[in-house]
Amino acid sequence: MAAKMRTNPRKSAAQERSRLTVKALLEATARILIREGFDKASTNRIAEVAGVSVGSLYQYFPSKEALVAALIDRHNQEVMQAVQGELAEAVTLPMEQAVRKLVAAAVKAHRIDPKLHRVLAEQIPRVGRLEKLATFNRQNYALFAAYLERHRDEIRPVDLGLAAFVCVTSIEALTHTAVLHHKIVSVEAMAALVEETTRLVVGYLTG
Amino acid sequence: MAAKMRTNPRKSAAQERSRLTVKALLEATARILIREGFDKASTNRIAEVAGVSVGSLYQYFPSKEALVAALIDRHNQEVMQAVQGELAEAVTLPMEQAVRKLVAAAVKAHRIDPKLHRVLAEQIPRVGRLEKLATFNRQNYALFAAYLERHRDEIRPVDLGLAAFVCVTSIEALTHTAVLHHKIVSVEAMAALVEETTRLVVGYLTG
Amino acid sequence: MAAKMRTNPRKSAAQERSRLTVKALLEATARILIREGFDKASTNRIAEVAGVSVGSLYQYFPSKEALVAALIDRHNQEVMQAVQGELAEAVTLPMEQAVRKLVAAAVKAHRIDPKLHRVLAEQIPRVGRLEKLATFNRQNYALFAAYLERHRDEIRPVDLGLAAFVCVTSIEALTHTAVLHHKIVSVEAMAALVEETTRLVVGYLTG
Amino acid sequence: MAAKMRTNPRKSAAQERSRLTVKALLEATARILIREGFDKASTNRIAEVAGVSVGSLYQYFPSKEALVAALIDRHNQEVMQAVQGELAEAVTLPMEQAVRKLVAAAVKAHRIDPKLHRVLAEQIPRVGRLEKLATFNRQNYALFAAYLERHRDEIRPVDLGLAAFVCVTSIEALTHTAVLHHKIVSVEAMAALVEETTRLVVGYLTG
DNA sequence: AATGAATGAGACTTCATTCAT
DNA sequence: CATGAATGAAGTCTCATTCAT
Repeated sequence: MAAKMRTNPRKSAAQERSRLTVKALLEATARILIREGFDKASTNRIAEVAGVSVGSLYQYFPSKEALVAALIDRHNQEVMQAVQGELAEAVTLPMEQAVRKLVAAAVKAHRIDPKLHRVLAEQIPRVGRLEKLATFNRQNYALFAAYLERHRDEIRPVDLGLAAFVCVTSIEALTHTAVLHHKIVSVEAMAALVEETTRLVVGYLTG
Repeated sequence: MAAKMRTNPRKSAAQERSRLTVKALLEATARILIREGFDKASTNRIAEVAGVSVGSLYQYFPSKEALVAALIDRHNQEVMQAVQGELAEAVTLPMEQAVRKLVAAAVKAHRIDPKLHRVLAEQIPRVGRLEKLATFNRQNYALFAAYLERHRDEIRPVDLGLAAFVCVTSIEALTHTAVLHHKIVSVEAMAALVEETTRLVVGYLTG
Repeated sequence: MAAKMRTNPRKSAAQERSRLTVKALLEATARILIREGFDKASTNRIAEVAGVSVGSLYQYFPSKEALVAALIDRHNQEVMQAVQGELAEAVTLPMEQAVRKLVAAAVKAHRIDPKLHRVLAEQIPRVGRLEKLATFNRQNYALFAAYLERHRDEIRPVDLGLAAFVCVTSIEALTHTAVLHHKIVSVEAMAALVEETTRLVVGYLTG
Repeated sequence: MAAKMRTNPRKSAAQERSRLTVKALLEATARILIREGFDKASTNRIAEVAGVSVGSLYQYFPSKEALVAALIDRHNQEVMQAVQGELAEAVTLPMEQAVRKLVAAAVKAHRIDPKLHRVLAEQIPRVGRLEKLATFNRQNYALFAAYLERHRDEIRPVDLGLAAFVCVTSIEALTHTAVLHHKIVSVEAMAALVEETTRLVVGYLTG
């Protein structure tokens, strides 16, 4: 009964407040991770930067790891959303254009928030997100293998699974390293990287 | 005077003992890192497993990071030693054979102590070894670029630096991921990976 | 005015709801105390199990201690109510039958909700109920002393206060330990205990 | 080798220091428990009062509970040692004197450090020492039953186990309550209690 | 009155490092 | 040099209680 009497506005108000708190916590975590590193990211510090109490942090995240994991998941989703559309288009393009689009999308993905991306990538093993990452990668292999399947006539005969692994891993490694470690920012450098990577992959597939 | 005369043999004995202690500490660190993870690798535990006192640990390593860094360096050296000979040979080989040898060497490097390799790779950022790794990588790029320079007539015209980055990064990523994450062990699977990687790189270079 | 006229029924309804909430809270507390122990009995958890909000808990009980104290008091009252009638009868019986009735009543008291009884007994010091318990015991001593006074001719000459302490304490200890720690449940074992306790006390008084 | 070289004095010195630290911790715990109660006995406070660091506390006790449990065990041992001699003598005495000695010993046991005894008794359930206490009690029952067995001709026919339970529980309860709750201290009051308790038990046994 | 998000003091515990012996 | 007891800052997390809605 009491439940039924709960007015909608009240409920929304509470939910809104919760949502804001969670958001503030995630953003504070990202901020600290980027600017000061994992070691400085104590739960008290995160709460302080988020402008809430430690208690609130633990109301929403059962542990520090859960918080970082949630941040990883959120960043992953943002990356996905930003990239998915372009990948859908790629399906219908001829080989070279498709690969170029794919590589460009990978670059774009790494450029959404490079510092955060890098710091999170480093924390993945510590936060028990390796398995999730593995799943994510397997999906990527499968998607690319499916693309290859549809374009079999354009490529030389290969083990699609193996080929997908080779291509996806190379693209990921090249864009990741270039953007996050070599901090390539100039438009030309970027374009060159995309071109070379595309050539690498297309050359490999059409052999 | 007499004292001085006995110095040499004594010193050697002491040096020998020191060497053993250092070795025990590094091995204990590796063991714990592999079997129990970074979080369990406290200095007290490491000393215990090494069979020495914490005090002795600090006699030889000024900090925990220094210890892990030393382990990383030692592993790196082992990898180098195991691989260097083969790489030297590669220099004189024609493109495809050279690349194949290089890829095989990379696989070999990752197979020396895969679990340790992986754990160390994950701890590199935490231990402030990123810069050293960067240097290491730059050397690899340079070496490969030098090789390309010598074999310029066998490849299409390219920016050697960029090409070296593309090739080295791809080889490293493919062997690292295959060996450490996909845990490929069968001889055939390994051979297939080497072949595909070789084809990827050679295709890219000779285009 | 009209409002005032509706006051009574409304008030009753409100009072009824209050009573239910209080009851739910006390029962939730008892449940958690029994099943999960004092440490798990946080106010938030109690409120949750009671199906109300923490805020409501503090509407009715100013502190956690007050809540547990109220539970202790309620349990005490239940015990009293269940036993009082029999004790009243005992007053008029001859010594041995009176004592036997008293002992049986004590057993009955401990069997009302043994787990709760035990848990509460253990929490009494923590909740600042020792004084109340002392008062309660003093009353028991006094009641029993009064009984002895009325039956002085049946017993040997004694310090009634001391005798009352000896008898009441022994009866309480024997029934408490037997029921709550040795978990005696069989009818025969119980009967034997009642007989022996009766003999102990009667022998002491008439001895 | 290194172990063998450890000089004795050094070893003892270390051991002595350890022993002192442990002792200081136990005494600090007792002090705080008595003067300020369990709630004030935080590990940091205990360490502070003991004049050592929290770290040292955890070097010797894995948790706060372990510390209190150790204190309980130590107090128990002290009580045992103080009482055992007298009990040994009691075995050869005739019934009444034996029981009187037993009761006196129980009083003595509770008077060793009454406040501590009481506070520890209250913490037994919280610290998971109930089972140990149960074992301890069972031993007492058995010892007393054995005594009864040897003096069977002086007592009426009874179930020795049951009789032992009745006697031991009563003696314990009467001395415990009298000393710790009623804080009887005068010599006469104490003597009276011993006499009455003795009479209670002897009367019961000889019926 | 009811709700439940928020609070924050403070509890427990760990661990890199020091230092007397 | 080795030892290992001692240190104590700092981190994680809990929970009784408050208060805006």
